[in-house]
Amino acid sequence: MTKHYIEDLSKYVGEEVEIKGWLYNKRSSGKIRFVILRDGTGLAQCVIVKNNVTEEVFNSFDTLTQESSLILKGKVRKEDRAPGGYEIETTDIRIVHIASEYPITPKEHGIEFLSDLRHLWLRSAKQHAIMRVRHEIIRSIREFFDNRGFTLMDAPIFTPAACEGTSTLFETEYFDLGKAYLTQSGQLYGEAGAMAFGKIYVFGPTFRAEKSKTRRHLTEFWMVEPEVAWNDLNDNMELAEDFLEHIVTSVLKNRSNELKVLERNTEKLEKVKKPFPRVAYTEAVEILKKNGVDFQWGNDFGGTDETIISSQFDRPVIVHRYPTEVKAFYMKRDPENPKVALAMDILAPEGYGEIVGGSQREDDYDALVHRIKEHNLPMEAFEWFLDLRRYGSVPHAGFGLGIERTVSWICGLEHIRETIPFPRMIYRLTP
RNA sequence: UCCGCGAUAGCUCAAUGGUAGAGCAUGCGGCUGUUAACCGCAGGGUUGUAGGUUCGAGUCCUACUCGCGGAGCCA
Repeated sequence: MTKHYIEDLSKYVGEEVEIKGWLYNKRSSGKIRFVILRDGTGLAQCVIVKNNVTEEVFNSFDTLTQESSLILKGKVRKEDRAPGGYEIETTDIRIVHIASEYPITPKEHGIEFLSDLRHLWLRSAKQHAIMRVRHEIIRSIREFFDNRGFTLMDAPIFTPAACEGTSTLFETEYFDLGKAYLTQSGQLYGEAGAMAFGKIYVFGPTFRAEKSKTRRHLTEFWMVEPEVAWNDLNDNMELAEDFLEHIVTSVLKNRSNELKVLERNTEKLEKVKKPFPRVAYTEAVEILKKNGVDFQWGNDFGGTDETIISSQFDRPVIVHRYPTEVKAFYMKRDPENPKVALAMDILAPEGYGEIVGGSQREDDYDALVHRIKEHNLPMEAFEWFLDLRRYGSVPHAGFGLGIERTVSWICGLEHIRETIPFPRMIYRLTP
């Protein structure tokens, strides 16, 4: 027998199907009863009419508790009164397991309660929709790079030193070799990859031990980081533009049902088409001043600053050429103005903040050595990295995209903790 | 680390310093088109912890613990 899934119900109108799933909710009106069945692909309303089934099947309804697992057989029909437009007229129910009293009831719950029950919360419709959008985002990211001849190159998670020297790192003992740190970016390794393969992308988890406690922060989050040999800042911005447009287009095309569940305003996502507006840091500072912010040239933008800048535009905005001081040591200075780096960030619309950070890299040996010293970084740890400038150095550029912030923006969520199956935050390590 | 808010039934929340309640969930009963169904009945409490003020504290005061939001830092 072919396997039937709820997301395919429209293909089976008039046919008998067998759905294996869990009871999401149930309602009764005496001799007609409704089971909302969940199978991982969607929800289906199954109607049980007393005269159409055996007494045993009809009465089994009474024993079913929320999240009990069962195998249900019935005939599919179009039914406007059913959520989703299709309904299963039940002919048989086989109970697999009667669930204990399920803690997540179909009413409101607090965030602490739900977070403690994250392993069960993932079954809820909204969380289910978010995870499916997350998957589509990741799928479309791989598709984008794979179709353009990029090689996937995984970077290590244990690293010997800070890669940017700014953020706080998680530290762990590493046998007889002293301390190891959990990576905060795969970028330096990505640069080695770009020199070997030309075009690569690193895709993996990254870790920040910052004591940030906001709706935009996790201690463990995923980043995708393309790095391309021979690309300059402009090439980098164009790549990022194409990339974001591809992701948003894919979600709109393949996950429209999920966006509907999330009540996402898709009109705003439809506008995410290149070219994106590009403003130099110095122009962005002017925008802030015009909006009454007392902002000093040379500082980095805060969350509220980013929101003001991005609210001027109807699509993601690229801010480029930041002051050298606020950016990482490996970013190349602008030959036309050494006060700024050839860096670029992309700010998502609707106040979702920085989702992309990137730059053209410093490819000159002497300049890079100088920057490492300037930042007080341990030179020994970067000897291998300097080799990339000793043996056939070329201009190159890349960027990093934070997956969870992207999911948060595309889904229109209040908090980043719902964008990853099991969030890790400063005060949460479980479940 | 700093600033602000909060903790009462399994869950979400009420309760002038004076008898701790409601909705949901659970159990029992009713209903042939329900949409977080609805209607009736029932069980369910060391009011976060430790002190203090008071004739009397869920309520006022102090400390602590935990949680939430934000700042800084960052993707």
